[in-house]
Amino acid sequence: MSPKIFSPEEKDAREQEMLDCARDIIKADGEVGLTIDKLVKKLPYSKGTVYNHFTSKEDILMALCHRHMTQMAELYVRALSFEGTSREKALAVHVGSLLQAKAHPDDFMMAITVKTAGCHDKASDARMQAHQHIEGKILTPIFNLFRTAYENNELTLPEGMAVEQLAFSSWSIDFGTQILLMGENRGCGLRTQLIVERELVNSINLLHDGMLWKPLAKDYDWKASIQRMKTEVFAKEMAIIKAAGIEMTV
Amino acid sequence: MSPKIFSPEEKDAREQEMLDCARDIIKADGEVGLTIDKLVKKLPYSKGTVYNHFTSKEDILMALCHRHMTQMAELYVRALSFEGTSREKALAVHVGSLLQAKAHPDDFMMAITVKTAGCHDKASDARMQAHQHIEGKILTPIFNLFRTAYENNELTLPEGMAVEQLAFSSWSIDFGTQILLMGENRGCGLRTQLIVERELVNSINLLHDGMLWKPLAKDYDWKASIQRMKTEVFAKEMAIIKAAGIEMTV
DNA sequence: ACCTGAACACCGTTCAAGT
DNA sequence: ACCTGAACACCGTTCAAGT
Repeated sequence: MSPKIFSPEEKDAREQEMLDCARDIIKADGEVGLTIDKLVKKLPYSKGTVYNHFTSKEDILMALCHRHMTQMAELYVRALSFEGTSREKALAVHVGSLLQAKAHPDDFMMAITVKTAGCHDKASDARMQAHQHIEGKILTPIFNLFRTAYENNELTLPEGMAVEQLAFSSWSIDFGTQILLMGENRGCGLRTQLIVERELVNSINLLHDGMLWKPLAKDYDWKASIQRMKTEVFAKEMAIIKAAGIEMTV
Repeated sequence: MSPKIFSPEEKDAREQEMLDCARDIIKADGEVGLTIDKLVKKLPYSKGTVYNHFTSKEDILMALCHRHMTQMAELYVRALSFEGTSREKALAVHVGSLLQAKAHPDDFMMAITVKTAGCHDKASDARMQAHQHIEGKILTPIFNLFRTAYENNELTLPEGMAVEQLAFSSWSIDFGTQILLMGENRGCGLRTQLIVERELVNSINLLHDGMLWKPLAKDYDWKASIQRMKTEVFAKEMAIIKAAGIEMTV
């Protein structure tokens, strides 16, 4: 028999097929439930073929995270297209970030895993390069928002700080709030009274007030803005959340 | 032979011995390097005896995390004893948090692992209860600081927010900053110009300014305060950091 | 050139056998 | 009553054998 030769398109299609399967397993059995044996059993390929596409299990997780980040980049562009002040656009980014995490909790957990564990070491170099590229794609439009707001005198830059650092502050409080309140915080004592949607918005409002980003939180109806965001730019995410029956308080 | 019976003190001493050993392995080989086989080989006990003290590997990690949290509680009390305004005390808490993480990076990583993975499910119930207890011990004095500052009109509470929520905002940005910038951020593109010490202080200053916590960042010399904290309340941590040759920029 | 799956090394957990 | 370690189940990775 003449050996079959695959085109790059065929290879990529198969890779996507494998990733789809991995995603399904994680959705069903959680991240720890993802096993190469299980993956291969569900796939019309052998272990060797899977390892021909990915250098390790972590490489698979990285590739899945890569997809997730691409989705986030698209979501943030949508958030920034929200009709409103620069501060409202910034708020929209965080509301979008939260809705995405609510709609796809597994993806959010995966983003943490990839940051935490020794995934960086075990993933292929090509995969890591792709990550840097997509991270830039995510951050650049956000940096631009902060820069424009600064140039228009809508926010104040503390001495010694750059706009990138302001944007990073927002990113930190967003990520920190979601990690601390997402997932299994069932009855963890003092945290029961905290609701992720409310705390995230509160924290972002405080932080942006600290930047003197006009209008200050007390000077505009940000609750109304959020409602408008949900229908005007995040209808897709809201539909998924509603369909999944996830509670929402904001 | 008459079977040996151990007193609770002996049992606890042995448990601490096991935890010390686990801590050493993690310090040497990282968190993934911790193996029951390795642990038992280094210990004068068998696998069965280890499993008599801990329900699972995750239970061991939880117990280690428990120790770490106890240390944090003690450190925060020290931070709050810093001579200064309420805002300076709050800043001291975060400076302490950072110095602790710098001095004991493994402990910090472990705190994340425990929050991320399915540790909650596999740890024993007793262990989980102990966690709630120690978490309360950590947070209560911090809540009190915020409450006192509020009662003294040193900070402004946005309408609809409680002091606990303000404290939680600070916790979130602290945790988020450290996760995003600690560990393997080697050359990750846009993050290279970000330094964890600087960003954490900048972010906390912005957030506390948003609370209108007097004195505002621009109205006092917080850099001098930080220097004073290092010598007056965090000498121990600074010594460890210096001894380990870890770079510090603040 | 590419795929296959048996084989390997390793790891967490258990439990029948000991004392 | 408590300890022991062989045995088990499982999992990521490799690679000689195939086509």
